[in-house]
Amino acid sequence: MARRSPNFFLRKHRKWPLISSHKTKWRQAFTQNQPMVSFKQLVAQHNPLQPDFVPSLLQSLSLYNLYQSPQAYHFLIKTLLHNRQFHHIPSLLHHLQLQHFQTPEYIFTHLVKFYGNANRIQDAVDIFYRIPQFRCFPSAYSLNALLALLCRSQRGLKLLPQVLLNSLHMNIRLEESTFRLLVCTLCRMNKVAYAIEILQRMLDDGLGVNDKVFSFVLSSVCAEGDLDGEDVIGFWRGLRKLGFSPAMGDYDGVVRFLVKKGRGLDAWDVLNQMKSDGIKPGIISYTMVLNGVTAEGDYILADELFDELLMLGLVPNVYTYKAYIDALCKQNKVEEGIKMVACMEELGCKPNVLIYNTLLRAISKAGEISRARELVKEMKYKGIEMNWVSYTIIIDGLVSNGEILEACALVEEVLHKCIFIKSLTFDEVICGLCQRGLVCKALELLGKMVERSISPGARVWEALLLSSESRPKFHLVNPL
DNA sequence: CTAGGGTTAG
Repeated sequence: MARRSPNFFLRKHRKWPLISSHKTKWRQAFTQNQPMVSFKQLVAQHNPLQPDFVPSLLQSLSLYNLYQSPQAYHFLIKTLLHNRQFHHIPSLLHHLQLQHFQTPEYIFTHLVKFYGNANRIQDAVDIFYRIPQFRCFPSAYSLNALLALLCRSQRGLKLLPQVLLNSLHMNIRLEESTFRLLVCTLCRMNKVAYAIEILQRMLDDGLGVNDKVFSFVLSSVCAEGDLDGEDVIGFWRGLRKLGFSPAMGDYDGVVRFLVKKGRGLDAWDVLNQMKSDGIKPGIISYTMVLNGVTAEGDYILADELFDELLMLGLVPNVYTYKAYIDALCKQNKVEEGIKMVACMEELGCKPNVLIYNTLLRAISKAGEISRARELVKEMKYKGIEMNWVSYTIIIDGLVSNGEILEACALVEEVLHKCIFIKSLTFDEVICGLCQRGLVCKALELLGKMVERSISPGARVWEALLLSSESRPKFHLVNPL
């Protein structure tokens, strides 16, 4: 949806009017910098370990007549911070406090951030409260710096309410950036309801909450793995009531979350909202919902959705076909699924191994071994490599249909190709061989298995012992 | 007008 005005981007990229020539600015900076440069050189000669360190720094300030220069103080503070001379800071600040110029706020934001990184939370809070004593009006800049560090630790979070309350007394106007910080912290702490409350406050205070903030909050909520589906649906409804106009990515984010949580029908609901909001869902939206409703067993709906996406002129991709074929197979419509493969090829979409595995699974379940063989041939013909899932499905199918030698041949193929399959599949084949009295073959396979450090399960030993009892010439030693 | 976004099973 084109919610942005056409000049949105123009504004962003428009060049600033060249009112002040930066030549003048540069010259000013240069003339100011002359004493600063000498001052900095002098400071570098001071030893921070001397007891008169700070007095001598102050002396150099007066030497270069830099008492009135915030930059000089900022430099001194930075020097102390970088040398981790925290104990010298209070006396320097005391001196700064006695000056008459307005102290720029960035000195305090810097201090707050540095204290935060040194894990001196209380120092950071203290200096923040003292800002007005330096003839400086704190704004959202220093507040955000402090809040950001408070939000980082459990200890900091405890101080947060008090800081917020005091910042109101300090006449700091809370801005969108501040709220965003708080809302995101709350989301991280799974306090979704509080996050909505804050968003509500923002709107009540006449702050425009832009959709980007909503969107950001929503995506952090959806990224929260252990949140309940119910919570997210509630949150989503809450946001919409607050006037959020989601973009396609927002709908898709919620859909993805709901599908992951096994709530395909709720995801379908969101898809419908999307349509009624005038946003055309993309192929990915449909594919996710298709997977979701299939997982919930609503195959009729799955059929409808597939028709619908075609009617909308969306082009299904291999993921979409996979989802649809899955739905067909779950309804035991394997032949229709196979027809779909021809269909997709006609439309220029190549089937992959996942598509064939879906079909093979359904066919094996139905016990149609010869049909499975045909599909394997088809795969080979089309150059689609079988992976471990394909082999597992086929081997299982062969074993349960009594085609034990063919299964054994496939296991050998797997070993030859160095494809990893689960040891359970080996076990099954070895047991099958034993049951048929093919103990030699079973032992041979067991040997290959052990050779590759794949450990057989207990049932393998049982089956081998059982058959060796009837043929005592085998002397079995458990190599483990 | 459309692409975009970015997914898959034992």
